[in-house]
Amino acid sequence: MTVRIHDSRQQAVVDLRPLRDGEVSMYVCGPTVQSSPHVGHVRSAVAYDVWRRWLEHRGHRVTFVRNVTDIDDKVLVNAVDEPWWALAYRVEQEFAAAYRAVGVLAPTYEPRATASVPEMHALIALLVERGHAYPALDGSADVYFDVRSWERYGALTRQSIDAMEPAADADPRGKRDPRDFALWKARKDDEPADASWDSPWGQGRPGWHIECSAMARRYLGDAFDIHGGGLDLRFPHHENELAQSSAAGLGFASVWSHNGLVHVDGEKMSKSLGNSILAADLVAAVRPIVVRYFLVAPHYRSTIDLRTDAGSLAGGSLAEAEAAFGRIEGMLERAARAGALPDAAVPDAFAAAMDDDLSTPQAVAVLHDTTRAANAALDAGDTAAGLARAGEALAMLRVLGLDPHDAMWQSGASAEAAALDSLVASLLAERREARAARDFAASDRIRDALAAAGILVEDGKDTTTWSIA
RNA sequence: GGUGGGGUGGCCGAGUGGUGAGGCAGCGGCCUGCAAAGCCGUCUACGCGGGUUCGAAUCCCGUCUCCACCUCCA
Repeated sequence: MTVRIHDSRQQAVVDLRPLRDGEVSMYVCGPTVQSSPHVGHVRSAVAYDVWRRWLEHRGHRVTFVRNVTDIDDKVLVNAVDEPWWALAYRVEQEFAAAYRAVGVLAPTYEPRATASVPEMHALIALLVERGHAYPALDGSADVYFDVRSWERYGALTRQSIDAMEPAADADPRGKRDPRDFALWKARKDDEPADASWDSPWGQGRPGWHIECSAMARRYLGDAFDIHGGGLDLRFPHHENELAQSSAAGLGFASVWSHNGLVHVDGEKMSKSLGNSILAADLVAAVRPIVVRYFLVAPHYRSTIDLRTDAGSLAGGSLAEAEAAFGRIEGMLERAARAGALPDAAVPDAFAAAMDDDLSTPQAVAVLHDTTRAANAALDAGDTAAGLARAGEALAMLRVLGLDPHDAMWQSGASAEAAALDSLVASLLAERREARAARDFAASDRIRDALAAAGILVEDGKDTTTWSIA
């Protein structure tokens, strides 16, 4: 079956028709490394990570590029106590850690903007040559894209130039039209010398949009399959990318995909509201795999509202996610105690949902149905059926990047864990003897003591399990 | 003003014409020494007003309302 994907340009879900059979090329806009990653960044990365995993599951070889914008106005502004490149690298590592924490696979290529300046120059020169870009009229080294010269400008977001709100506070400088955007920005006197590069138009640095066009071309070719990014990048960033690449004569992206944003308690996250949830705080509040489950369960194009419990991340949405995902994990553990989980294919209903524009809500519903079926079979003593269902659940979890036993979730077995394991085991042995002797007072005393230490004891039919609550 | 996306049960979150996905929470039951977990059952829906249809959350008209983006130096 064909994978279907929503294309923002056509405003429709379309069949994905890769340019080369068996291969899919994806370019996803990565972060501007100016400040720490927040939940919105992580959400976007997870969304395209799931896309990538599903496409690979469907047999495509995926070339996945996610850039790092390491030179930008905000990078320069935020670098107060350190060189701009030190800030950029430090933040880039924070992003890498955040992505890794929630199981986002490393991209095939992860280019930094500063490493592709010559490619940007080539693209800008091509645009100037074709009459779609011009050096600033004020004699600075700025180079602008001429939006009036490109009749299809606004195609991605269906806006006409004349209907666009005039940018009242925009400094027109040497622009022909206030809506023209910078491809190359002249170095300003107060900017560090090492933040500028020579160019045919003078010293300066890249405009925001040109980097992505240049890097996508460099790593994926003049035309590629999917361009992804956050919904907030649709305009102006992606509109401008589309305009400049098309005007340069490149095929560029076949499909434009945008993931929804994350709100907190019903409000947009923003620095002025002071409600930004940093990735680091998120994975400190709940287990990273639960964060991923929370981000994967809703559809990737819908807004996710992260509800806190009076500001506490451990309550609200994430607590619900913990409960829901914990049930699946509990089933897997229970099944594993009953026998080895067979390798299984994902159920057809799951595959159909994923094929349909990555409908993870329905796919996750299949996962829950399967979990219930596995538990029911195990309750009924039908171990074979229970293990079969558990195997299917595991197959689904693997595709979603949610296999609890995957090495990426292991924080590393510690000496403390081993010591705890041994202590609890000996207490449970004592309790087992007390129960056998029907000394329930002693038995409950042990269970209560463990509970006071945050350890939940659960008696199964033949076995007793424990977990840290 | 322009462009786009929403308003579904206590909460979250799917669903574009036909016996009300899924999750969280609640209630009842089974199981259990008691629990917990699990299973079974169960209560709350489709912003509002019209219309089309045998039948609408789903289509049409109107209306209210929320949100995002509208050029980087915000």
